Amino acid sequence: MDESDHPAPGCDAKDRRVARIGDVARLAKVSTATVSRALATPDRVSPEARARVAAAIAAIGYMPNPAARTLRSQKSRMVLVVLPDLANIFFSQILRGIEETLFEAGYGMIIGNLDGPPEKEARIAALAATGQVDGALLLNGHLFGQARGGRNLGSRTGAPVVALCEAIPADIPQIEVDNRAAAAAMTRHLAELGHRRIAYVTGPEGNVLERERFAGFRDGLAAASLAFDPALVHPGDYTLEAGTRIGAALARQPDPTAVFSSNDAMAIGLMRALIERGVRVPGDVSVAGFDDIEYAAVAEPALTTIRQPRRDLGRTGAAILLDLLAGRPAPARTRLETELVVRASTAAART
Amino acid sequence: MDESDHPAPGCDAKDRRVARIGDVARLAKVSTATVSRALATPDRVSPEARARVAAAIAAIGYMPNPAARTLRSQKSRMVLVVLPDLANIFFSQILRGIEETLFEAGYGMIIGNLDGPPEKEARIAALAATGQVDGALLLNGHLFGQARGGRNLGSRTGAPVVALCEAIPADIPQIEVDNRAAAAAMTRHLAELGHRRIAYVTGPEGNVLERERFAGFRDGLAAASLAFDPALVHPGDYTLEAGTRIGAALARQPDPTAVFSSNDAMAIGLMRALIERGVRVPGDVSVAGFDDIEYAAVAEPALTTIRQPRRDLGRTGAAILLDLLAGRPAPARTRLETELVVRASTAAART
DNA sequence: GTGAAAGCGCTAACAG
DNA sequence: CTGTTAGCGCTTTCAC
Repeated sequence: MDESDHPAPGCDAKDRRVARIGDVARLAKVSTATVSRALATPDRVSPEARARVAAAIAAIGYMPNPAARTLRSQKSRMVLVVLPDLANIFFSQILRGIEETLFEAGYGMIIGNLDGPPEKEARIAALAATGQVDGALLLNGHLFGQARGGRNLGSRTGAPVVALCEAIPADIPQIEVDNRAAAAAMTRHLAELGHRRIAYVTGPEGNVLERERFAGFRDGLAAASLAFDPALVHPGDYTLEAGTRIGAALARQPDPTAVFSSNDAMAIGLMRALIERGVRVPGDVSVAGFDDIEYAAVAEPALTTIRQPRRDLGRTGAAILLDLLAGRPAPARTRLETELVVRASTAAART
Repeated sequence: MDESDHPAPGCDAKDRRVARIGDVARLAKVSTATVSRALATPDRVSPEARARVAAAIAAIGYMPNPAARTLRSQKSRMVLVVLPDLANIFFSQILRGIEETLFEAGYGMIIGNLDGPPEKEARIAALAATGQVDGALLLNGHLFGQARGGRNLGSRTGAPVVALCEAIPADIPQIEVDNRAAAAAMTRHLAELGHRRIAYVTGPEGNVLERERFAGFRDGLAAASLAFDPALVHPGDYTLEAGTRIGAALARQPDPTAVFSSNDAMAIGLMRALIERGVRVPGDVSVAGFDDIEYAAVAEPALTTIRQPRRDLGRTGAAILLDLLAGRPAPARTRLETELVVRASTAAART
C-alpha cells in the first residue's frame, strides 16, 4: 500500500503492481465476465471480443490470480503427491511421469514429503482438506493419516485419491506392479542358480510394498522347496546406509550364498560392504535388488534386479487421477509389468 | 453441488462440507475477527475468548482456507524452489535442508522442476508473479526467466529471491561454496599424484557452477604448471549416462592418466564404463568427482570427490530467504566450506 | 454473446 | 479487547 493507491501517476501503466482482470476488461472494452469466459470457455465468446481480450492480456501481461480463482471456483488445479522420502532416487522417475502428465493437463504438482517430523503429515493432509489441491497421488507404502483413524485424506473433502502401490484401504484406485510375483521370480532365479541359503533384506516395517515383496520371497522359496529361515531375514529401511550396515553383518556370516535385498539402494550399499571385507560378489555371495534404479546398472558388479516401469507408473497414476478429477470413471486397479534383469551380481552358488 | 445445498437435513452438523471461520465464531460466541486474531495474534485476544475459540476449532476440526487467506493477506506462506532436475540426487539433501527450515517457520515449499518442456519455465515463473509464493530459492545454475530478458522472477512482484549457487545477476543474495577453489584443489591433488594429462568432464553448457569448476580446473593446472589441452575436455551434462558415454570414449584414449568429472554422477558412470572395458581404476586411470553424493562412497572403487555441505546449504539458503521475507537484512553472500575427500579412485600416475 | 452483481472465506481497518 | 464492515480478484448465476 505504498504508491499503488493512485491509479496513474503519470508514468506508463507499467508501474502498477500487477495487472488484474479489470485492467484487461477496460483495455479490451468488455466486462470482466467476458475476460473470464475468454480464458475458460473461449467458444462462448465472440471471435472479436476474444481477439481484443487476447491483445489486452498480451499488452499488459495479465496473469490470473490463482488464489482468487481457487477461492471462487473451489478448484485449485493442483495435485498433491505424497511420498515417504524425497531423497530416495527411486521416486524421481515416477515423479517425472506424474509431472509431465499433470502439466499437459494444466495441473500443477505439490510434493508432500513425509520424511521428517510427524507433524508434517498433518500439514500435508491439510493441503487436501483445505482445498489447496484437487486430488492426491499416494506413493507411500504406509498408512496415511492413520493418526485420525483411517484415510482422512479425501474422506472429508471428497477429493479423489489414487494409490501408486498396493493401497492400504483397498477402496481407492491403485496402480501397481505385482511386487509379490516379481519377488518370487527373483527368488526362483537365485534358487535356480543353486542357492539354498538365501538371505533377505527387508524394507521398513509396515510398508505395504515390503509386505508384498516379502510374501513373494517366501512364495519363491516354497516354489523351490526351500525352507524359510527367519535367521536369514535382515530388517532394513530402503536406505543405502542400512544396506552397508547389513552387508557388514553378512560378511561375518558365511552361511548364505545369496542375498535378496528388497530394493536396489540397500543392495548397492550391501555389495560394497561385502566387497570391502573381501567377500567376492558374485563369487562368494550373489546379490539381487529390486527397482532397477539408475545406479544399479553402474554398480560394480552390475546389479541383478527387478525393473519397474517407473515413469509409466507415474504417468498412469496421474492419468487416472485426472480421469477422476474430470468425473470420468477409472479402473479400481491397474497392473503394470515388471522385468527380471539379470546382470553380473548373481551367479551359480559356490559348491 | 449435490446435496450440500440444504444446510441441515437433520443429521449431525458433521456432514457440512467443511468448517468455515463463521462456524467457529458462532460456536465460540465471538466474531470472525476474533477467531482470526486468536489464530494470528493470540496475545491480542483475551484468554477466555482464546480458549473458547480453541475449543470450537477442535470441536469442529476447523482449518483456515489458504486460498482465502492468500487472497486477502497477499501472502501465501509458500516458497518456490527452482531446480534444474529433480532426478539429480545431488539436490535431495539440499531440499531436505530447505524444507526442514521452512517447515519450522510455518512455510511450505513448492518445487519448480525445470527439467521438461521449456513452457514449464513460464508456469514456474508465474507462481511467483501471481503471488502463489512469497519468495523463491534458485538452485539452477542457469539464467532463469531469461526469455523475458533478465530475472523476471521477483522483479515484477518484488518477491525476495535467494540463489543457492553463484547467482547470475549478482544482485540477489547467494549462498555458495567456492566451487572454483575446490576444483582447483582437486586438480592439484591429481597433479600431486603425478598426473600430467588430466581429462575434464564438463557440466551443461552455460551452467554457472560449471563455469566456476572449469575455471578452478584451469587454475589447478596452472598452479601445477600443466598446460591446458582442449582435447582433454569432454562435454557432459551432469547425468550418469553422459558419464557412461564419455567413459567409453576415454577407454579408447590411452592418453590421460586421470579424469576429473565436474560431478559425481558422471564420474560413477565413467568409472563403470572404463572398468567394463578393462581399464583399471585407479591402476590405469584415476577418477575424481565433485559433490560427494551418497553413491560416491559406495562406488567401486570408492570415489575421490569434493564434499559439499548440502543440507547446510539448504538450511542456510532457506534461513536467509526467511529473513528477507520477514524484512530482516540478509548478507549478500554466504560462503560454506567444502572438503576434499580422498578415496580409492585416485592414485599415483602410472609411470 | 454479453454485462451487472453477488460472493467464495478470510483478514484488516476502523470504531467502540 | 472486541465487533462491524469492506473487499482481496476472480467466476458465475442471472438477466438481457
